[in-house]
Amino acid sequence: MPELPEVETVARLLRPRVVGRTIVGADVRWARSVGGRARSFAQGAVGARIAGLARRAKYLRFDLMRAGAPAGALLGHLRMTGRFHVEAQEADVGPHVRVLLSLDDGTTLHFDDVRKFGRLVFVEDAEAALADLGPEPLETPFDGAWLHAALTSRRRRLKPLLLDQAFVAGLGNIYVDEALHRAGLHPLRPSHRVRPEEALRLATAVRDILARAIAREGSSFDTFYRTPEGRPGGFQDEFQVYDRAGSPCRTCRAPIVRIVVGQRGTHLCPACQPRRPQRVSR
DNA sequence: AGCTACTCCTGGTAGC
DNA sequence: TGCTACCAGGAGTAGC
Repeated sequence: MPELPEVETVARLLRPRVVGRTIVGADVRWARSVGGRARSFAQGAVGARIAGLARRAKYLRFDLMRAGAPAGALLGHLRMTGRFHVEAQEADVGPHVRVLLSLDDGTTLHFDDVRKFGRLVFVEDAEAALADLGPEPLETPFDGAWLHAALTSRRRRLKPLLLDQAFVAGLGNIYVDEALHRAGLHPLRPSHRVRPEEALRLATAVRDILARAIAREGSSFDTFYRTPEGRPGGFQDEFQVYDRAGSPCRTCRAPIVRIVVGQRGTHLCPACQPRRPQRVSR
């Protein structure tokens, strides 16, 4: 599941290969991957120059220009199994490639997506398309004080709230489980009962884990996900709870437990993450 | 407001 | 070995 660190890794590796290039052709092999209308996608993309590539939440935003003027954007979302990679024109096209964009230097940008959940769509106004996203967890105003105020203004369980992209942008199943464990918070804790020091622990955990994962080029959770260079990320070696059900907690040795929260597999240490806050002594 | 269920998809794998 | 059934899940949507 590509989350913020994986998408950031993709953006960094892809940027030098596509920025400044002009799209000279589009080959849509699965219409739903571009939003369902292959022709309008091609009209938006072909002839435009890629002026920049940014990450926002789990989206890749390819900003387009025509004749020196802004001309919309391509928004990419990898969802479960999406991958972007740039290949030589004559390179073989894999069986799961959904969209091909030919670039003016003779290379081709491949959007590959086994499960077809990912998207690469053309939008006239990227700002509007991304307007409902919450703040980036590695940028202001996200910190302990902001998080405490935001958590206590809602009445939701911590895990679904942290997965809500309108609340905080970029977290997914893996990093939420890891951050809650690091902060010692149970995924079912009601958000409005989180205390300031717990919110600070959680904000710090989120930022530290994301920064560490970016440094390791993300996580490779299964055989699907690779960076655009084909490398696996390295952060999965540092998972404390994700996909470790039955294994001992690396902190306290208690067995990691898997529960289901909002139809999502959720991993936690029952000893390190009690459902009710520990009484504070002194 | 917040919850659950459902949809989209297919490779991997558990169970027989 | 070969088959089937089920599982993983991000985001959007519907219904309560």
